[in-house]
Amino acid sequence: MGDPTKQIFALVDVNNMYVSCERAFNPRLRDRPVVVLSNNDGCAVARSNEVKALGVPMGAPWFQMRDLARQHGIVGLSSNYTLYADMSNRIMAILRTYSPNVEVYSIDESFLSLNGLGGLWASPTAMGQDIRAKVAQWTSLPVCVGVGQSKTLAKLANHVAKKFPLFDSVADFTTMSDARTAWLLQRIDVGEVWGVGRRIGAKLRAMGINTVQDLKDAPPSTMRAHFGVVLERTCNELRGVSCLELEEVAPPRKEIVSSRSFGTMVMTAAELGESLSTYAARAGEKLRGQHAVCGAVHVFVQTNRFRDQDDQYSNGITIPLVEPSADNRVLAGAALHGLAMIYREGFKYKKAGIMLMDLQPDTQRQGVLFDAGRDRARSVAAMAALDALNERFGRDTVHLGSAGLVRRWAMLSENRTPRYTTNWLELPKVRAQ
DNA sequence: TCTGGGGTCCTAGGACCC
DNA sequence: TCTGGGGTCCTAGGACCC
Repeated sequence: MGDPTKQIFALVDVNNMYVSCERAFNPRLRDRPVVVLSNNDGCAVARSNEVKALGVPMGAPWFQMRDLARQHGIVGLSSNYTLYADMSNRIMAILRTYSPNVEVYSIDESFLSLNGLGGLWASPTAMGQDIRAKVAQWTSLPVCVGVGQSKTLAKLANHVAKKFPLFDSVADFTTMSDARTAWLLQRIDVGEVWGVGRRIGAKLRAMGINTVQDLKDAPPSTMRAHFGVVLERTCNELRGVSCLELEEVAPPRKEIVSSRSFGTMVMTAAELGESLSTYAARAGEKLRGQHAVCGAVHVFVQTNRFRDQDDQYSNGITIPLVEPSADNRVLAGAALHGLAMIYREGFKYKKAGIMLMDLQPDTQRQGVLFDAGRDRARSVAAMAALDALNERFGRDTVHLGSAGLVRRWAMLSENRTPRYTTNWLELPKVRAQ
């Protein structure tokens, strides 16, 4: 599978993930055009190929495609994220049997490192086809596989696998001739490249860079001058220079958001406050899940920006916490405090949310609080407990108590004097496990 | 009537310090 | 006449991703 000194990445991605999950459990949806809708059945968050072919863009509001839906029998489904997460976990488990190095990039995408796996398969394509067959057999979900010398190229290969039927859902740049690669890259719009969005795409086209091949041929230094280090890196990745590493362990979140659009307009601070308390609880759960506390809570409210006939208002405020916390009551309290400061009467609110910011690892005051003991055995045991904690955390654990207790304790435990404090705030902090 | 939710990184500019 | 310069931290905004 190629030179072992070179990097090889695969990107495995579920086709129309949410639609495919629904179809897996309801076969009658298989020959029908299907969209999965966002919260409140607002807009399309997933489209089947038939729906895409009808020109329905991602995020299209459901109410705007009502006519189209009637004409073509489009089925609109409310989303079921619990189901999708479960299916995602099943697929990721399968992928881990193919490579020890997997990065779960999103609910429907994973990068695999194929470094050193060359001996196991006739070719990356053979492996890709095997993945497809196994995932289909075990989950009945369709996936595409792209293989390349960088993550950006693997993403692009995945696009090729999807769009060019000739490839039968698996495309591999690492074994492709330069001529054939160039032929393909000249036929793919530059906007398909990972990291090239609407704005940068437009700017690139204005510079005469229209295809992926054009971007690959552009000098990285020029790209850096015009767009910054990110596009320079993208350009290098397209050239087969791997700049982005596999991130196997998901780094902890740096902020946690919880927000929703309301199904109907909300007018009162009381109603907004109720929603915000719910969001605070949900965000707090995630926060504690990563053993973190947050130092500030951001609250925001918005009216419906699509309603020109309504007065518009949008505001947000960040409330610092006196002490970092992950306590739902503290988070909700800060959110409500912020709400009181930004709430304006008379507006029809459409959306509200909170963002937990300044996330820090949860640290707990690590001390030992107990009676120093009336007998020798208990004092020796207590000292041993302190030693064990010091060993475990690699730092001083401090006894919380009075000078008198410590003296007595020292006497009973062979004159060893523990470090002690009478103020728990002076106890050293250790990171939650 | 009805228009998603949750993230990251980079950059520029201001404040502040020495 | 002539008015520094470098480093760091913070924030807001822009761009991207799924």
